[in-house]
Amino acid sequence: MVQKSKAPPAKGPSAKSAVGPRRRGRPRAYEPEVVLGKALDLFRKAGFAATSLDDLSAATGMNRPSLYGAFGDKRELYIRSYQRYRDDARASLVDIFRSEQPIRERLKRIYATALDIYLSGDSGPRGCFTVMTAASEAVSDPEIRAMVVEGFAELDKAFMTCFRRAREKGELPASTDPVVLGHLASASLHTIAIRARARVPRSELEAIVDGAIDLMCSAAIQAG
Amino acid sequence: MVQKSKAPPAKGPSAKSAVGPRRRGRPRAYEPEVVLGKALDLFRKAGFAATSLDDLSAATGMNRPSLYGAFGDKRELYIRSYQRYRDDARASLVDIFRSEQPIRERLKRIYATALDIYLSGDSGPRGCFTVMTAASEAVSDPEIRAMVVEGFAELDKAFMTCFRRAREKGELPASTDPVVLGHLASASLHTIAIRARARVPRSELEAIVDGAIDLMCSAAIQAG
DNA sequence: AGGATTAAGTGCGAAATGGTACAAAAAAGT
DNA sequence: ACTTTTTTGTACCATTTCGCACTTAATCCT
Repeated sequence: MVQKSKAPPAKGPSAKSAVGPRRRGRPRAYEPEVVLGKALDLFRKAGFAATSLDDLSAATGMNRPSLYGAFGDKRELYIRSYQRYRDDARASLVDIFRSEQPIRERLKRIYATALDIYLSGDSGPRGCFTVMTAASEAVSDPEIRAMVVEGFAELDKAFMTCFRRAREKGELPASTDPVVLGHLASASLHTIAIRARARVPRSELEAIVDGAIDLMCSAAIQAG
Repeated sequence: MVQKSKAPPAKGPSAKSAVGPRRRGRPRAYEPEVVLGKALDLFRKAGFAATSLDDLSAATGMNRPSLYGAFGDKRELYIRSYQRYRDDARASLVDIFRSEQPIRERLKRIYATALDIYLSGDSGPRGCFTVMTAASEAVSDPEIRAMVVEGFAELDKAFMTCFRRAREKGELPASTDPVVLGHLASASLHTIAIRARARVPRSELEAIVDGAIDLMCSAAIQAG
């Protein structure tokens, strides 16, 4: 008894996704990508356990059986949402990581983008999916754990590569350790993700980030 | 219908807490501190929403009404558990923070103690209460949020004081910024808490910590 | 037009959940 | 012994939750 009488099934999805050879049966009344986005919103807001299928059903407009048929059970939908989150995050960061800007500039942009992600949300900042909910589930769910660990490794490596290249280009002294700096850069991301969730104002998070960038980029400038 | 027929009410609690003038009614069959410890265990394992009153009742041996009468509703019990966690953590760290050892040594001990806390647990590492569950609740619960934010501030300040004193004692160069280092030290704590939850092995976490300590303590040693 | 195919929508049900009313039990005071 | 006080233990309730069976609707194919 969640939705009483929805609007008529929304006959024409404005844009068919990749206009395939026209599926055979009744057409979908929703766009899976949009639905996944809504689900992601909810899971980020309240985590796995506190998000009910009714919540998801209400937010997506799909009723539970449809949801179930399209994405499998709650856990599968959660995992799909997490994959979506990681894809989105990767997409918005990869260009910055690969850019040829000075290391300082790159870091600034990366953290600014991260803050955008963490602080967005209608009803309060949503933080980082990995940090806020996935890591909790990771301890008891091997599949989620694998994704989380892989995410850490990917981020560590991306930062590490940044620092290594910066060192090779002479932006950082030869004595700097890219691996250590990479971990520290990840740690800074984690700390602002957590603090963001507790509604620490953006200005304060930016101050933390600025300090960390200063330290990481000029830490061992003695040899510079 | 959670417990069928418990052992007889455990007539003699071995140690009365502070042996008051003997309360008037039926004596308690449990020790509040012990119960709170069990509750804390459960909340750390699964978070707020995924921990049911039945779980708590089963683990503590108290039935739901007693639990309710003694600690209030689920949220209150959660908050009490969190307070307990913070008290415990503070108790095991305060001496190290205040010790007169060299900064390196103090940091090593602090992180080792933190890892003990994060990695303990029968069924997998429990991580940090603040990071794993409290921060999630913080966004929607002002009281929890206040505790979380206060916890951050306390930790930042403790680290900051450490670094400031080390600088004054000449262990660190005058150019070091205790506030920035404090945030970074907190960030390192946060990152290992999260990673611990994903079952990253202790050796790996220790490597991250060692790198961070090296950087923090010798970062700007150019002036040393 | 009629069957095949795919998805949406309704409604049910078993279990779990948070919370409480009420009685039984165990102690102290009189 | 009897009352008072405090806690325990049983039973219950309303609601929520996940999941599924089954019907209805919309499209394609022949």
